[in-house]
Amino acid sequence: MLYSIIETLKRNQLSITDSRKKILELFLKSKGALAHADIEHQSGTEFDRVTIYRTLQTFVEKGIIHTIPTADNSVRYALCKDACSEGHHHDDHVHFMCDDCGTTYCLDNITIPAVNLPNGFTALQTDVVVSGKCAKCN
Amino acid sequence: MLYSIIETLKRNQLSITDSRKKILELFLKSKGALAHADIEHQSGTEFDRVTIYRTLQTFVEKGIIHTIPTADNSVRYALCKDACSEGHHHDDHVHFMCDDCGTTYCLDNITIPAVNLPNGFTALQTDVVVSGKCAKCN
DNA sequence: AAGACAATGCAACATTGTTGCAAAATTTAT
DNA sequence: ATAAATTTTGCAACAATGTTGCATTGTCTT
Repeated sequence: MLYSIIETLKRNQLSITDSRKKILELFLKSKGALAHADIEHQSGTEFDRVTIYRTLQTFVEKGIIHTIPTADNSVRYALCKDACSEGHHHDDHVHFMCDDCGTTYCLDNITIPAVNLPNGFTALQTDVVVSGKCAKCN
Repeated sequence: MLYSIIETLKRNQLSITDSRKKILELFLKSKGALAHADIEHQSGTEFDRVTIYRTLQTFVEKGIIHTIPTADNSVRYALCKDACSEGHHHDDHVHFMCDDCGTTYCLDNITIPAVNLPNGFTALQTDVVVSGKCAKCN
């Protein structure tokens, strides 16, 4: 896994630093999405809060992770699929947030149904956030 | 309009106060959704920040307004249709956010397409946020 | 190994949101 | 209409979240 972490960073022309390795590792280990606070807690006092903010920002810019719009307007991040690249995210999949355990899933296999817009409106991106109970909590 | 404002407050068993009248008026005048900051600016120094927070909270609880999940995770509010009642929101419509002018629209007439979930997942609510260009900016 | 460059940590600050409590306003009862 | 009961407001204080500048440290290039 360490190999793929370093590979990912190199592929995105990012220098290999402790914080980037650690944060990327957290994403690879986590099944669901992570909030800034999750990362701050899971990495202990190892890194400065500001470093985490900047690392997340960098990862989003590079297309390594993407933000997830949530019903409660908390900011969460999840790993992008390979299709994402710098400045252009392809996160056209459904996000599911469990009301019980709070886990956020990226349902990669479910494509977003087309939405008919009124005349004059053009869509660039469509986000679908479903909330309810996940398989574990049901 | 003043009449309907007071009517709305009374119908929801809320006492008639200056801040509630003013904030409800702002929503009725506005075509799109409003963020806390919008309300703070548009009402000048008339009300305390805390009062605005509490008023918005009360309006959400009463089903007068609902929150909108946005791609940039900023909190916005919009008037509910009549179908909304205390503790139970029926905001099952598509939200559109214009990348140019920033206006957020509730597309009341467009219903949310059903989403197929994996086995074991049950949906309680589905939010759809489309971003792109609105009719004015196109 | 040294210089160029980029990332980090720290401090300071801005924004956003929450809570307790006394003062003021609204509603209810007289 | 007035007084009592109840709500709401404003203030202060605090907590959480996010941003910026800059010196120090670490990484990369040659």
